[in-house]
Amino acid sequence: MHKDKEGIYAAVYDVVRCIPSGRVTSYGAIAAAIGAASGARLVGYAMNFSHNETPPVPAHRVVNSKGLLTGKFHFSPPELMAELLEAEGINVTDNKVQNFAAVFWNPLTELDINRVA
DNA sequence: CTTTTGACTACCT
DNA sequence: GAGGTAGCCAAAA
Repeated sequence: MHKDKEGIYAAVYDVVRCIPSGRVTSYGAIAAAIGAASGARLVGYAMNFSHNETPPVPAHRVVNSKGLLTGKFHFSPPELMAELLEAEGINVTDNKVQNFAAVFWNPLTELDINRVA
């Protein structure tokens, strides 16, 4: 279901869309979930195209490893990302996700990609 | 086929 | 503690 011939992009979109409401994840975590652990930048690059993808992916739920809204400037209104996150129930202050560890959603663990038999 | 870029991450200064 | 550089992979030009 992941890493289809479509490319890593489809895999990224798939994982991001699997992020439950009120949760956030890091690019590196997604990259690791799709098998491109070293390609965290690829995830971000894929997110750049996510605005035109269907169904649209909740890119606002994707932050960097520090919980910082690095890509907020790529949204139509940069503040939209924080607005959406707060709408999800996540506290965002100073472009940073508060209580990041609590709202962090690990695709490797929650989504159980490894499929441990 | 070579070069550039990109919403990252980690290490080093 | 903060800032800068290097490394990483993948896709578009």
